[in-house]
Amino acid sequence: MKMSEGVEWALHTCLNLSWVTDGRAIRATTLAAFYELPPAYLNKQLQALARAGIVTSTSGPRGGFRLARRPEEITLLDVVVAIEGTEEAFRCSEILRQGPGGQPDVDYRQTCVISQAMRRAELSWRRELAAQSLADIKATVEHRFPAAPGQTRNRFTALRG
Amino acid sequence: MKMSEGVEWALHTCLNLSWVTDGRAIRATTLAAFYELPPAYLNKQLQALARAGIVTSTSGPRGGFRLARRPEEITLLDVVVAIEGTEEAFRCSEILRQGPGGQPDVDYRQTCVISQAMRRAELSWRRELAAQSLADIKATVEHRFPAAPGQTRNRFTALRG
DNA sequence: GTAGAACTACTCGGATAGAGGGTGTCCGAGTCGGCGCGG
DNA sequence: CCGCGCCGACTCGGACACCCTCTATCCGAGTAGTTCTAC
Repeated sequence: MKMSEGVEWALHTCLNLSWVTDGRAIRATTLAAFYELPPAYLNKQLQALARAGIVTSTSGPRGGFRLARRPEEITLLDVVVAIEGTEEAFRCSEILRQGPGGQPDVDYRQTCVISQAMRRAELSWRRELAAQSLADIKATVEHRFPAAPGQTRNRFTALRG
Repeated sequence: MKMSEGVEWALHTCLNLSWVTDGRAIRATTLAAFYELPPAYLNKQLQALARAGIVTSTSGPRGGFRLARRPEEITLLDVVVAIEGTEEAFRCSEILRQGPGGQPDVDYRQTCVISQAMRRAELSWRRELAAQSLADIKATVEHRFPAAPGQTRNRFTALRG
């Protein structure tokens, strides 16, 4: 059970975008050069973020990506779901139906105790992710590393050429 | 990010094994026939459980698997880790090192705020899994479906021939 | 000088190959139970 | 009748193919800026 590496990229990229104060868009190539990531592949992840309504994309010259909403309204869960999909990690395949006393018309996703326990754990995970917004991350980083926003903006302008 | 299907099989199998009151071992073929699972592949999962010390295996005639400890001392996390491995889903690849102001000698797994947030969520998931023991599941099932243990034992003896 | 239109270069977007891990299967090593033989 | 040794079959254990998802890449569609021309 491993998470796509794109989640990490997407989270860091969203954080970087949150420091772009003026309304300009940042293109995928620039965002990728930030961490020496493969540009085309990061672009793919950004497309997923755009489909999820987390960023907006603009084509053509001076185009690129920018956050679609305020950082307060973007949770970590939003980003994870945008990249990984909405499906949960533990998928109950209802094997109880094949066991003794298995009923064809029972929804074992609801009645199976093991499925419930696994879902409860995963719900706890999701709740924790939903409780953290991009603004929280941003504030923590700015508190611990006050130079980060400025460095990020400088790098963006330097890479623009 | 999807969990191996073997986790579901392992959990149900451990639960079934918990209903074997006498000390006899159940072979993989019988355990697989219980839910019409591929026997050889379930055997592979049972090997993982054996390596993790959750079940003990016996070779030869009348051999098979039995629980290595009491159900109270087997948590859901134990089973999940035995099948999925100890590595966490979100693996911080420390991409901050490539960014502006990246230090070669800093452990970004510890300092990166995003990594911390993701780890916190995953810890919550693990904690929830560790809080549920196989005995808890067993008790809940026996309370809701009192016929389950008897059915399971009957099926085991029926499949033994 | 200004407005319009065409052109050009730039950026995203989806369609297209390659690699790694999960899925599934098979056969061999080791072991336990049973059977036969001898005392 | 009882004990011992051999034999045989049975079960786990690890080594071997297959497939799907993640990773990575490329080229085309669409767009905004620019430039040129005509009024």
